[in-house]
Amino acid sequence: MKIEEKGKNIELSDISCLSLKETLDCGQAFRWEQLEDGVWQGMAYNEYLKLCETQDKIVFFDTTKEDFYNIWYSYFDLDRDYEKIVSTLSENPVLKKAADFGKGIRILKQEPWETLCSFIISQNNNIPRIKGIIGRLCENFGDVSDNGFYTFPSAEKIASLSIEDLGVIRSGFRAKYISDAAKKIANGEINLEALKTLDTDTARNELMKIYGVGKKVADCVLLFGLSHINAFPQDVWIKRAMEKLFGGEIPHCAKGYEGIAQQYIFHYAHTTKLDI
DNA sequence: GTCCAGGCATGCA
DNA sequence: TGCATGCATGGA
Repeated sequence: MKIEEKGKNIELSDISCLSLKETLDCGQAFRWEQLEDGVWQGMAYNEYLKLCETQDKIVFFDTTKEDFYNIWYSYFDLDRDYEKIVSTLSENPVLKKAADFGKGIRILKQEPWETLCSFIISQNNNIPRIKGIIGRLCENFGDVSDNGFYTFPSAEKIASLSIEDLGVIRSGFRAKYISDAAKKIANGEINLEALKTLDTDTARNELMKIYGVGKKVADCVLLFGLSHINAFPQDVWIKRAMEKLFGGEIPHCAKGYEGIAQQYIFHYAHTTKLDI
């Protein structure tokens, strides 16, 4: 991959295994919007970003080298060799099919609190409505930036609200879970940053101390927010796919990369509906 | 109207 | 331990 500074932009070329469409719209992040064909805007770590994808390059608009390496290089998981991982996963023919189907997917390294809050909202919910609830959460309780884009509200801000206050986001029964999570993060009872370096099982148990966080939500937070690439969230689609495609067991070649395999399988199953 | 959505807590055996 | 049920909301 080539990284060049061109004017006020950063340009990537010779890219392998990265499609904005597949990465930003595959159900791991909920705040990226497509403005026009190939052009996306969003925010992470309180930094607004607009970027564009063409056949052979990706342009990060108005981005300094400093911001690129401080935030986006890691956010888009650019230091990981996906070619190599895909070739390992391809030892299993079904996994190869799923990986080829979603070869542009990368696992985003999202902000831990935003990931936790988002996947609490995701439970027993569908993706369009998850996006709606998170959008209202940001518009009502985040700060507006100069682009008119709202930040994701901090755990401290959410912790200061009552369940009734959260009514405007129309999250239903999940409001009490969001509130409990915010309080445990804000008062330091759970330190999300510290969970990055714990082993996956211990970190999962910590997350599950939060009211409304079970194994699946915890695994999503581990995978998408805490760099535990071996976490394997099992939602309804993964369970269906595991039964139908793999006879219930994840192939051995996915060892250590379960989370990446999971995302290929999820995208394949969710998109094709497994011909149900 | 019924069913379902990137589940979880609760009660009961 | 495992299994059934209720849960808010909105689109299909």
